[in-house]
Amino acid sequence: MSRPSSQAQEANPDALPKQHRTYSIGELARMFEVTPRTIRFYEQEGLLAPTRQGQKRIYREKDRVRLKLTLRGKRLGFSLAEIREVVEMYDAMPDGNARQLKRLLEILADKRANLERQLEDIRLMKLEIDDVDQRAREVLRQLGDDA
Amino acid sequence: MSRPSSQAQEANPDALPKQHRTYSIGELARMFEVTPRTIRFYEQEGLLAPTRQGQKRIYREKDRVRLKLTLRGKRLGFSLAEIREVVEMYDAMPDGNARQLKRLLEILADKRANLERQLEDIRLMKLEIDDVDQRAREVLRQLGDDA
DNA sequence: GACGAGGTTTACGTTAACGTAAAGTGCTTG
DNA sequence: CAAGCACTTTACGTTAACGTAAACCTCGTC
Repeated sequence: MSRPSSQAQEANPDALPKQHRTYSIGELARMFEVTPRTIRFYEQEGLLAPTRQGQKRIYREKDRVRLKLTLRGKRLGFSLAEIREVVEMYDAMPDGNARQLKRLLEILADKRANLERQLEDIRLMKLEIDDVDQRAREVLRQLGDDA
Repeated sequence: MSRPSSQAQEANPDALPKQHRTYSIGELARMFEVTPRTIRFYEQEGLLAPTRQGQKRIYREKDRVRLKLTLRGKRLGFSLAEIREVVEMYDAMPDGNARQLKRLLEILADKRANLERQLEDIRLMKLEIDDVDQRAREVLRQLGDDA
């Protein structure tokens, strides 16, 4: 248990400013339950751009957030290409020209519409799941009351 | 505008009992904006089971509903395998044994949890879209007031 | 009876999103 | 210094969900 002033980080993640923390690829992989391969692949696809220390990738808060958003997008069925489209424009925003910005607004409106449809889909699917559930329980009841 | 008593169906879909209507593969394809290939593929994957008239596929209401549900599931990111799992159990329900029914209830609970997570994901993603949208509009404003 | 519009089967091609394996680099620890 | 661990690159493999093409049937119609 000797740790005078070494840089052992992973033990207590909340112990430091959190804003200037860095992560290794393995750390991130464990945090989000994906493989390092997946993270490297996302980089190759232009969704992440970690810096290097020698040849090792160094991830900052910004990268972690991006990964989080990417995975969220994936869970909602967006393709990596779609996600990248937004991410790239977001990055280019500060000095983006008006055309690009308007295009970005279009994309955002599009995504929003998409989300609305998903909300409706979820609502409908819940109703049907309820229905199937009901029927299943009824059949179970008639098979004997030890449900 | 001659239509004495012929069987011209597609023109006015709501004109007949609707319950005993049948559909060709092309009709369904147009209704849902998919290709016939997709519909055949779903059959091959055990998601549809149309009857035949000669060698042509005949789809009934039941099949149409299934296709609708399948596509909805897809929009929510479920794989065809997952969708089939529910569909098959639903079909086997009337005479399904207790183990199967309980398994079905498990799957349903699982799907429900999945939907809940998606709801949360959508909520969060909407917030971020709003955020990006805001920023984009601000930058646009500063570039000149002709947004 | 040629033909065009729909349908059919068979089969190979394609894309996205990684998995997996091989071979090498660099630290630190017994 | 050998071993082990975490990381790296390169490259080929895999799966799901269709697309696409070819070659055939079967109507109603001109």
